[in-house]
Amino acid sequence: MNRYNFKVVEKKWQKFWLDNKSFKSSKNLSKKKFYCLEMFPYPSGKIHMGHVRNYTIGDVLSRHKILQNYNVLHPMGWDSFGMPAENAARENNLNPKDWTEQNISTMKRQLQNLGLSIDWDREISTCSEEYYKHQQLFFIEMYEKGLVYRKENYVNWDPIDRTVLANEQVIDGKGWRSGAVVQRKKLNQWFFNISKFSDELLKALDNLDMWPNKVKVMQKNWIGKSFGCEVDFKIEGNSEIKNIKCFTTRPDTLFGFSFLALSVDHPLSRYFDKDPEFQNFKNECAKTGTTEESIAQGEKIGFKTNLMALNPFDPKHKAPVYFANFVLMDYGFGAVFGCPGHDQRDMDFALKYNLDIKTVVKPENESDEFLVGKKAYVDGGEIINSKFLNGFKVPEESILKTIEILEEKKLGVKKINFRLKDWGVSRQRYWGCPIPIIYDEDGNPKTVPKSDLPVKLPLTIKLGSKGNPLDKDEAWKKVSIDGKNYIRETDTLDTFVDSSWYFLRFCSPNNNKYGFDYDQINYWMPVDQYIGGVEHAILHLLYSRFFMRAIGYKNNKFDFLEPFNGLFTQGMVCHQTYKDKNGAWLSPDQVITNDGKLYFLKGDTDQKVIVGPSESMSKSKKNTIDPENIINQYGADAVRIFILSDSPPEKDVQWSEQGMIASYKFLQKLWNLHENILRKSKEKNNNNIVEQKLEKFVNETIVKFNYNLEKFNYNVLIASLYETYNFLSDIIKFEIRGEILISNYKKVLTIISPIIPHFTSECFETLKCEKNIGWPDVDKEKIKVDKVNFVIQFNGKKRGNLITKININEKDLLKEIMDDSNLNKYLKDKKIKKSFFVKNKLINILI
RNA sequence: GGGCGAAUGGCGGAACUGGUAGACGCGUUGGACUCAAAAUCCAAUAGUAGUAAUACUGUGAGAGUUCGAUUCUCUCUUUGCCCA
Repeated sequence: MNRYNFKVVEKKWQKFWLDNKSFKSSKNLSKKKFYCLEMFPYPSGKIHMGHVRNYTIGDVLSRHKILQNYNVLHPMGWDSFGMPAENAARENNLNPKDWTEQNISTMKRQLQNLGLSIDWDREISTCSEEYYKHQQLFFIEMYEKGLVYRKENYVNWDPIDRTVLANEQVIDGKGWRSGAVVQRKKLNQWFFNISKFSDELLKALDNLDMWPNKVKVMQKNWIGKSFGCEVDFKIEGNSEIKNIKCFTTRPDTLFGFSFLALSVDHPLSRYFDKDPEFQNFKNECAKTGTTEESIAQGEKIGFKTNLMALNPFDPKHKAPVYFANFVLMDYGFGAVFGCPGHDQRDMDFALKYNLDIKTVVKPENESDEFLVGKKAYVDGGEIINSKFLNGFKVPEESILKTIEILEEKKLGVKKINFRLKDWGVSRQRYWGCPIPIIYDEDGNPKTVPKSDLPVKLPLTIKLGSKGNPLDKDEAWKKVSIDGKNYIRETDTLDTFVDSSWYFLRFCSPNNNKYGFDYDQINYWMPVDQYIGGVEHAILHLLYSRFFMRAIGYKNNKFDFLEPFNGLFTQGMVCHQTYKDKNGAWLSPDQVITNDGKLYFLKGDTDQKVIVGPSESMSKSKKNTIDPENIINQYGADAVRIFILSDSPPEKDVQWSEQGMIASYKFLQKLWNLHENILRKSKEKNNNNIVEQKLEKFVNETIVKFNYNLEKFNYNVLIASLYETYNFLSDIIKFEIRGEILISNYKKVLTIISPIIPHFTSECFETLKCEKNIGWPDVDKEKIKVDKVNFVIQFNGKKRGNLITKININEKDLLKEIMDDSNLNKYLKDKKIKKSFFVKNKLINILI
């Protein structure tokens, strides 16, 4: 018996697939298509286990669809602009381009070692001029359509990376990459007008049936449509300031009003700028980040003005005006009224500054004397202490009815507010797509003439110090057009822009003139199945959805609107964490164990290792496993089996060396089985019962595979792979005709080939037969049985099984039960009160 | 605090629209082979009682609907993720 040599076999097939361009998609656009896309990687250096999982899931799907005779598009590319390249280049005195290209070539080789069914002819890289030049044209087109604008804005400034961060890049008030405490800084920025599409992006979510619900909910919350009203407060105590406009979602609590809070960026702040105390206060506020999270968690502080605001419903009811750090200028009008009784944030503020706390909502079962304590009452109930609002049910009628009254009295206007802000795309970074804008001598921006595109990134650049190198490259910055001098925009685009349309580029990656061909994208798009990490559930997906609408805006050439028809978000790959006695992280290969319970330091078995919880693999915790080592050791097919086997793909999976070894051993067993089957292939003796059993099993397995493939139950798929092995190795012990065995075996090899493609290709070759027999149909005749196993219950308890003929009726079944010595004892001296009969399955007899 | 999930043997996890709970894998135990070990193969493996057939208990806790609930409803506990 030969051992299965994965090293030889896998290399051989990988070469074959590449040489023959086996996964090149067909140009025949009349064929039914399937676009299978995994989120493309950032070329950080090496692939990690998360990639292995992501791309294995996609590959199983893609190969399955190929066998089902779809024209499959399964491309791969590189999200290759971004800060790590620039940082790495700085640290090692390299060129970011060289660093990136080196990483791409390493990772490409690693992906090819996984045996992925990629059409490598469509490979793209976002940092190549061939890619970003089209992006610059999109930018200009969007500018022309009024979807791009420039404004001065407070930004999250990362003092270490010296760059602007998006809100979502700020975690706990710190930069997501550098960990530095984020500051507020005012800069001129370019913005995409994503908020123009807020309502549409929200509504269209309802039609995305093949998206996980949780992702849709997350996007819904992110867009954050709130329904409220703007209210005008009259102001006392100042000759210039007559009134302040507020936005509120709770106008029904107006009688609980006890202060008005303004953002420090509110236009009225100019009246206070001379006051040094106000300046101090502003500086304090600058220390808090601009994220909602940091505001919610941070201490609420305020600056009291001499102004008094009047309740629009009751001018005798006055309350002080504060500037407060928890009010954002870009929410509503940068002004809110505080009702401490029914909003916890307002409550915190009121307690700190000793302000009135009025109760204007009571729970349903409480009396009108109900009073809130130090905890705001935010649930529903009924309005009290509010004159003509009293008695309104909260919230179902109170808000709407109050707005009606406000509108009637011309004190306010109904308004819809979105949480989604416009997308700031400027980054003070070198390694990104240059923004195709130039400024004349007066500083007025205009777009670079289309004929002058692309604006190329200069490739020789000094990265020595901090800050943006483009800004220091005087030669690059200066440009002369038609005899006039201009200065280039030195900011580059957020890399989320690069990934907002790459799925379009894959459809026609060689189009030199434009980012895509309409006939190609209208054939291939939308992506039928998009697969990636849930960490991109909000931004990348939302930006891509926006981008489609932006380039499709005032353009009727698109047959589709949503880029991703199906979405699947896979879980992370986790591993135990280890620390030494000093609390320093240890990597798995520094650690040794004999029994899986006690762990010691390798080379020093007196030193116990502290085993921490299993967490997602990360370099900082050193709990990573390098896929390349694992593939070299066990082979790609074995890795593919393991990465799919232990958990459902949408949940986290725990890396286990033992599980990995089991998959490896399984392939060897499967190879032995294969050789045994080959040996039996000439056999002429037949045994009808065995053959029927085989055909029944194989067809049932096809049914199972079909079901579990469709549902992404890939872990169950692996279980049926094991079951198939167990069954086949059992059945070949019996007499069976070779041709029957082989024809069924081919079906088995076909359906398992998406999981272990190298192995099955080799099997097909040794069978000396046409490889692609196509995805097998289920032969329902073969699954039919004439006997069924009935479950017999008495009073709901299972008391036995009865094998009997199929489609037996209740009466005959009862007769058989009476005749069965194991079962009739339960009926002795008893009367059947009632029985429940489930055809071909079960009977429950009540006695 | 709000929203959305999850909870099943020692472990990861199966169970189609309510119908045999624990598939499959890991681990563990016993056995075969071996001078021995590894590898491989065979068998057992939810718990309790029993030599056994078998019986009882069991899907986070408690109630409910039902002939029958891991599955549906309600309450609670723990936990994950997202938003605050």
